[in-house]
Amino acid sequence: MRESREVKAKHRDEIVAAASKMLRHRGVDRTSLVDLMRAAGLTHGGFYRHFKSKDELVAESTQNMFAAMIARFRARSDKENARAALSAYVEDYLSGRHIKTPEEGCPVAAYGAEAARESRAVRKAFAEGMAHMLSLAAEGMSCSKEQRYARATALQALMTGAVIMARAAGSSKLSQEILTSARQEAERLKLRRDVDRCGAIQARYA
Amino acid sequence: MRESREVKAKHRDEIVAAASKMLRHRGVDRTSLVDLMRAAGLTHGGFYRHFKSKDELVAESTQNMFAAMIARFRARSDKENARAALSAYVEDYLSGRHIKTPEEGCPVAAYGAEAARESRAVRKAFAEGMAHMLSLAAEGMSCSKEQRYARATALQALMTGAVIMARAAGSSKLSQEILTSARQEAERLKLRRDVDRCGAIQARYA
DNA sequence: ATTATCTATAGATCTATAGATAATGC
DNA sequence: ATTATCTATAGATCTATAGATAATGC
Repeated sequence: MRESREVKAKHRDEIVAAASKMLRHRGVDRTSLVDLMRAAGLTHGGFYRHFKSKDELVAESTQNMFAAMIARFRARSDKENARAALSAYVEDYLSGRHIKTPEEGCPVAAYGAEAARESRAVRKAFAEGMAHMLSLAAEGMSCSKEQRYARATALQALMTGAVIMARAAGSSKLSQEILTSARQEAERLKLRRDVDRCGAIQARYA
Repeated sequence: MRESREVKAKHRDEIVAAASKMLRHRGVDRTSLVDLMRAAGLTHGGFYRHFKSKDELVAESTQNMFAAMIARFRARSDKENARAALSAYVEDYLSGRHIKTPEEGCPVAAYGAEAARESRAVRKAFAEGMAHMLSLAAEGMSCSKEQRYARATALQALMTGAVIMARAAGSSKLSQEILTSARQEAERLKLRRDVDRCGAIQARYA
């Protein structure tokens, strides 16, 4: 039964929404179009009226996930200040909830390594999404302006690595230790003012 | 044509060696047993005389990769000292070479996120491998003894996240920036003595 | 007339098994 | 006699396409 253009557009959004969850939950290769379309409440035959290929869907869904992350970050930056927004982001990222529910979390931690083997379009979505997130995170850093972006990048790498390691470790003691260590170090990275502050202070007083 | 037991054992090692490369290069799902056995110079039919399942091979290959990483680290720790070995490890990990040749690199960065969706046996191989690597890395840290393991964990997370992000970003400018930032921060993390040293120095002199 | 969705399926995978073959190992 | 490897294939996927159907949109 044919649906209106309006409904078609809604269906397209629903496919992207379902893909955004399924890709993070199962990874790219284990997300089948049959399962995906069923999750979106449709049958698989209609897929290609919406997307040229599975790859196109993966690229668009990836953009969608980053857009959601960015919107969430922005919403908090406006209400509170940039530092508080970054703190909330770090807390969420290194939470037990993030480890347990990848389908609602960061796409880089969920299938970033897989993405490196995907098409140029998918890698572009990742590169642009990550660059945007890093710019936002940089605004909340407490160090000198020139160092902000680099520090935010290191902070993000620390968090992404910790989540992947914690997930790979299963629900072992190690998984908890990884999160705890990452939280400690993230706090320092986020708050520490400048590179050689220790050295500078020592030099001044010595 | 049947081969001797000795040759069979050699073939098994060759299958694990081929899998260790292919799993890191293509990921678990894109490593097919047909391709794998061909890479090992055999046909696919014989696979199940060596392994009970693909999953068993993945678990064993993962152990093999960690064993190789650990042996490499150990070899350097003995010749030089623990600190120099850690420095060399960090330099290798955050090198352009590691980004370009995942098949020779760290299994966590290559398919750690995928591993979280694999069997208990695979996750166990990861958990044990990571724990062992972290213990070794801890020995080379310059901070207080109680903080070593936690710091080494954060350092490893930073590096793993950076490699995954750099690979996902393709060969863009961002990829280089990620590595540079991670190198800077890794150096600080590795060398910095203790948590509150800045605070302690300030307090002492203020 | 056009087209959004459906059912059905082509063609290409993939893991795992069956049975044949030819050499080892007792 | 046992068994390591081979060829062949079963059975279950997966992406993508074809053609039917029934509603929209002109």
